[in-house]
Amino acid sequence: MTVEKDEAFDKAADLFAVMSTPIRLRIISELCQGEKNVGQLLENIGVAQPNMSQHLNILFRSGVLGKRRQGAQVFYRIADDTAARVCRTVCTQVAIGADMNDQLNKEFV
Amino acid sequence: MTVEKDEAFDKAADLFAVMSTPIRLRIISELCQGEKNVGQLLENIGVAQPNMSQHLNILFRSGVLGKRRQGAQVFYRIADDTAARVCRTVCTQVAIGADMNDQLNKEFV
DNA sequence: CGTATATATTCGAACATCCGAATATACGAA
DNA sequence: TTCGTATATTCGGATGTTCGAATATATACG
Repeated sequence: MTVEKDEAFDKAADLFAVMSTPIRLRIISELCQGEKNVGQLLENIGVAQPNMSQHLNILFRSGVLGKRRQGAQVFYRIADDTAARVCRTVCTQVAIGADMNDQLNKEFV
Repeated sequence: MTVEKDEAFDKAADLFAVMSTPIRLRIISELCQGEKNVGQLLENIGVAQPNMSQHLNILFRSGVLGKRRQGAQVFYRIADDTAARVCRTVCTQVAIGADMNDQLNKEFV
């Protein structure tokens, strides 16, 4: 019972780590609009190509993204809808002033 | 428009980073049952006391937790319900075999 | 006051992460 | 095969994170 829980925490922590950089969140956000190849992602996200490749690989290995080769190009897509949903939820929640109440709520020591 | 989005990605990435270690997810999980002091958290989570204190401080500074001093003890509680919800969602999703389809979905190159 | 308990802080080492630069591989076209 | 484009990999340094150990602070009690 605690074992499965611990495993869940481990896996969840790994997923959160994957989503802990703005660039990877941008990539996920872009791909929520549909499949894109690396060049298209590079147009919209300000990051060097090898760097992009590394981030894509991290997202792919973690299962968040899938990929498909078509000629010389590689198209990436969302493979884990849960991750994408969580990403979208948190980003919008954070974009809204979800912190206003926290100012009061945080500490009343 | 892209500016606010970028800020949202930055903040969201920070939040994900805060939730990217199993210990901190365990702490959040414990506190979802209600307010607890450090000693109580130490009983249930296998981590050294100074280490616990550091993790609690990270969670506090990020706004996920609030705290309250009562005598010699300090009680922590969830201060950001969104974070707790996201934590719970992902942990349960991950605990269920949310990866079964991924095996097929991931790559068909 | 001094002592005990509860919690926090500091320091350093081990380890991981991110990036830029250089290079490598894969594919299509000629 | 050679060339050009698309993408991936490797390496190094800078930076950050986590932990254990030691120490510091805060509060309650005699």
